[in-house]
Amino acid sequence: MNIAISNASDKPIYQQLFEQISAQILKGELENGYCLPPIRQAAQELSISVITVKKAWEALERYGLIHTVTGKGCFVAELSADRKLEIRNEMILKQMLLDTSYYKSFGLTLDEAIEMLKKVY
Amino acid sequence: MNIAISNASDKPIYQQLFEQISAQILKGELENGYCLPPIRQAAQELSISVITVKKAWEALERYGLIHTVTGKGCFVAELSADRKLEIRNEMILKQMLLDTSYYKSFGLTLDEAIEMLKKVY
DNA sequence: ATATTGTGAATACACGATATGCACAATTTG
DNA sequence: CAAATTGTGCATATCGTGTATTCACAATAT
Repeated sequence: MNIAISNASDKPIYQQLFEQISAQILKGELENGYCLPPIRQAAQELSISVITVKKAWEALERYGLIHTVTGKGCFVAELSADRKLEIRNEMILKQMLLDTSYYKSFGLTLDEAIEMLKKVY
Repeated sequence: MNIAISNASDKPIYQQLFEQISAQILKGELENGYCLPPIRQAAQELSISVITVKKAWEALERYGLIHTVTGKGCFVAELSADRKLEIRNEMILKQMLLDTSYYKSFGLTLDEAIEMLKKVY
């Protein structure tokens, strides 16, 4: 597990965990079928609670990124590259919808948004 | 005051207030020197607490959008159109920096981001 | 059988957001 | 000057979320 948890972040720990793991899965850094570490072990390694790990794993499962088997462990789902791309874009689009509503509230136009995007990217 | 507060929103009330008022000021919908309603009255109209209004007003003051005088009230600052545009862009860029870090964590390229932006805008 | 792993419930604590009430300071108004 | 208005500050309380700890249970592997 290559995870960086920050207590300084404004995002809750389980959210950070979810985002980082899901990105790793969708980028193919974690292979299909890969067995995630047991929640107790992950919790200990990251110095966080089991519940927090569980919450992140649940979110991963809701998106179909992993499947869990009691007594065995949690495994990265068998997903095609195309399907992974779909899920990635769904996630990003969903977030972008929220982000742009903020921009729009200031009367920012699409062209202005693109200009700014180029500047910060 | 034309404000819509939603308890369903994930954003805290004072944040919603701040965003809406600042957008109105920066878009020129509230003229320079305009006197905002007394915090007690605003609180009553919106059915929220005085503290919550205060918190939003404080944020507005930190950005130089209003100035407060004890005993008199809170007034929209005297800002040129150029300065307003500057502040608006500062605010949006600041947020966009956070937003794009999320996109980048999925390996999204600038071109892909622009394409998606066009789709959702 | 025993160990491992996930699940679930109970309890507790911290923090932020929010609400209420009261007292104080500065300004305006009569 | 006195009263009303307005912003400020503090104390207290409530509520929800995030987090941690612990224990018991279920399913699987050895």
